[in-house]
Formats: sequence, structure tokens, C-alpha cells
Amino acid sequence: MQGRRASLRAHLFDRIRTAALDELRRTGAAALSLREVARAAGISPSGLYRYVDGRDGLLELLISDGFEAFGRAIEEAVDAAGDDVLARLEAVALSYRRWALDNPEQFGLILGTPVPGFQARADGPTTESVRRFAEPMIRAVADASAAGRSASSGEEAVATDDLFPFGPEPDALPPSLHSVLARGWARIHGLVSLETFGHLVWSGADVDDLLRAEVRSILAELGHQDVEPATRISL
Amino acid sequence: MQGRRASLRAHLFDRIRTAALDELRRTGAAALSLREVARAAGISPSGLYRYVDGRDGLLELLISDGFEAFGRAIEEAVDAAGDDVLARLEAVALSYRRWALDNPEQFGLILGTPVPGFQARADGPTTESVRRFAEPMIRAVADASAAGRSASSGEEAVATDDLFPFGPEPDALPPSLHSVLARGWARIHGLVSLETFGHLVWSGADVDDLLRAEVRSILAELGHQDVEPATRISL
DNA sequence: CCTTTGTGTGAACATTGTTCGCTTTTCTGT
DNA sequence: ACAGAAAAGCGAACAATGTTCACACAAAGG
Repeated sequence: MQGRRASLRAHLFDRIRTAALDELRRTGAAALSLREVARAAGISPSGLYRYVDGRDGLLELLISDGFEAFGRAIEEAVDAAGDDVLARLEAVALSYRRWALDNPEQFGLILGTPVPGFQARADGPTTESVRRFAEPMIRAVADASAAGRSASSGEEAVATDDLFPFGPEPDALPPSLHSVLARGWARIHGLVSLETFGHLVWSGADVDDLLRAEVRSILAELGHQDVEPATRISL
Repeated sequence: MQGRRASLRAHLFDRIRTAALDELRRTGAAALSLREVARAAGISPSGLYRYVDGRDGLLELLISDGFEAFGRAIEEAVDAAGDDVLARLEAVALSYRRWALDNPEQFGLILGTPVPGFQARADGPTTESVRRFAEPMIRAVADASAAGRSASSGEEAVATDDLFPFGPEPDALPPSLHSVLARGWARIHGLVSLETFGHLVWSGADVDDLLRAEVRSILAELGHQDVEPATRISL
């Protein structure tokens, strides 16, 4: 059998993966101990270096996995949301929040304060994971943008896939989408990260409600007249 | 002289302060070394414990100082912005961004991923600093909200100070302000934190422009008809 | 003046990340 | 099939970290 070594290696690598994730969940990224991970995986600290390039390598693995899982969660939510543009965008926002609250340490690791020494290399696995993470969100916003444009101009709606056939290359985004995408993402991420990191406790607000308001506001600004405007706040 | 000891102590404490801040700026919060701070301050590691409760104490000091400085920067900007509600809110957003970009490590420390063991005690200095940090932003939003209400209803504008005489107690905020405050802050913070942490490089967007658009959007939703609506994005 | 209180030191300990030789196991080419 | 190459894992070692503790010394106060 050719794969005796390979299969053992794959097995151990999985044990390391889950051990690292457990440790991250328990103690957080800043306090993540390589030796502890090695203990939990049943390997010597030095042996870990055959699988992962030191502590930073461990973090890179966790970051990549984190983006992957985060993207999958969003994708599943938006897929389950049906065809309505509003429902899909709402699914993005609410699943974004839920995943962050359910995995605060991972969320902090991948989108919070960057770890000091670490910089994702373009060839590393992180880059691809980030692409996969961003795709469902980009799609939802692009759909909403296209639909809004046709709704406000009375034109025929154009299939988004024809407009944005971004495949493997992520640079194929039309620049006009950049700002609306950045603003939309930032609105969701702002609320969610503030809440996840504990800075929104003073307001007793239901963050899900705030997110829904933001989604409606985004759609309204994109030209969707059908969606009721964002809740007008009166004192 | 009664203050021989006290003045020496105050002097050394200042050296520790600046040494810690330097170290934070250089290496980041996660890699902040108590021994290095002690070296830079010209004191033994154990001697530091007479001034600060270990590494967490050092972080608490830096967090408190960070909120303080951040709040001062915003306050100065909004004070220099004149009386126009739009200009003041824009000053909040733009100074928020500038301070974050100028002090990324401090920004990450106080508003990014929380440090694992640390939790601000209600009696600690952090609580008061946070209050001072939030005040100028709250004021600007409250003013905008009040002005927007009177503008859309045609009523006489009411001085904000009469409406919200929040003094020392921060709980005196009217609950109706909570959601608009949270959403406004989140929009600014979302853009700024994403940019500061390096997650907005793909969009070549000018974040200042995005922030201005958000400020206008907030004002529009608060009932300011005079302000031009947020830039309508066309594909 | 003598006691009490505070200040800073140095040695010690446990724990961390990382490197380096060494042994043992698996693969590979002839 | 078997010798040589490659890989895997281990344990010892090293520097550096946070924290504690007994001790020496300076200041304060009756």
C-alpha cells in the first residue's frame, strides 16, 4: 500500500486541527499554546513542526479554517432563504451575526485585531478561503444591486451571473460594486463585531432588529422602492 | 517635604506609562512584554508590580489611556467643526478614522478582539474613560436626531442640552436614542475597523468618501431633508 | 531616635516557542 | 528483495516570559 504514511499523516493532521480549534475556543487566540495543542493531539511539541510551521503556522491554519467555516455558514443560510432579494440579504446579515456569536474566538481571530507577526501570504490557503468566504456576500449584494437598478429604471432585470461571471479570479468585480459592497459589509460587520466584542451591552437593543433595519436601508439606497424604508426613529 | 516619595513615584509611573505605550506601538498588544516595559522604564520586572498589577494591569492602563486619547481626538475634531450638524457628524466619522489609522495597535487593543483574561471592572479607570470616549459621539448624534426631528415636523428646534442632560451618569440616555446611536456608531466603526485591520484593501475605495456617504445616509434617515441623499450608486 | 511603612532588587520557578541531533519507521529504485 | 534515501517523531536543550518571595534600603512619623 502506497498510502500507509499518507493516511497516518492525514489522521494526525486532523487530530491537530481539532485540538487547535478546541484550544482556540477555550483560551482564545492570544493565549493559544503550541505545547498544549501538541499535548491534546498526543504528539511532542517538536513533532508538531512536521505538520505546522510553529505557532504562526497553527494560527494560519485556524484562520484559513475559520474563513472557510464562516463562508459556509453564510452560504447555507442564504441558500435556504429562497429567491427574494431582501430575504437573501437578511439571511447574510443574520447568519453573519449568529456565526460570530457562536464562534467569538474564531471571529476575533479572523476579523478582529490582526495577530502581530502574521501576514497572509498570497500563495497560502488563507487567500482562497477568504475568497470563498466573501463570495456569498458579494453575490447577495450584487443581486440586490442589479435588481434595484432594474426596478428603479424600469428596465428588464438582468441575470447577475451574466453581469458578474467572477469565477476563480476575484479581481473580476466591477469597480462600481466596490463601494456599495464595502458599505454594506461594513454596516453588518460593524454591528456584529461591536456586539460580539461586548461593546453594545449598554444599548439593550435587539441587534437582529438593527441588522434588519440596515438591510432595508441598503436596499432602499440601491433603488428598491418596494421595500419599506428604514424605520424612522422618532424621539 | 511631604511629597518626596510621591513625586518620585509619579515620575516613575509616567515613565512606565510612556514605555508601555511605546512597546504597544512597536510590537502590538498580544506581544507586549512586561519585562521589556520594565527595561525601558529602568526598573526591575518585579518592581513593576508595585505600580501595576502584572501584565493585565499594564493592559488595563493602556486601554484606559487609549479610550481617553481617542475620545479627546474626536472631541477636538467636532469642536473645530463649527455648529453645522452635518459638519459635526462628519468630523466624528473622519476623526474616528484618522485616530484609528494613526494608532492601529491602540485601536485594536481597545475596540478589537478582547484580550483573553481581561474584563474591565466597573470601579476601574476604564469605565470612566469609556464614558468620556463616548460622550462627543453621543452628543453629535443626539444633536442630529433632535435637529432632524424638528426639521421634519416643522417644530421649533430644541436645545439638546435640555433634552439630554446626561451628566456623570451615563444611564440617563433616552432609550429611543439607543438604536440610532448603535447603528450610527456601527456604520462608522465597521468601515474604520475593517480598513484599519486590512480587510478593505481589495476595494480601492476612498474610505473618507464612504464615511461621508454614511453620515449623509444617517442624517437622511433622521429626517434631514436638506442634506442630499446618499450617493445613488449606478452600475 | 527608633519604628513602621513603603520601594526596589535579585534569585527562583514554572511555562512558553523553537532548534537540533538521534532513532525508528516507511518508501523507493534497481 | 533489499540497500539506501527520505520522512516522522522524540527528548534534551536554550532563551525568554510572567509571577512570587525574601531581603535590603530609604523615607515618614511618633
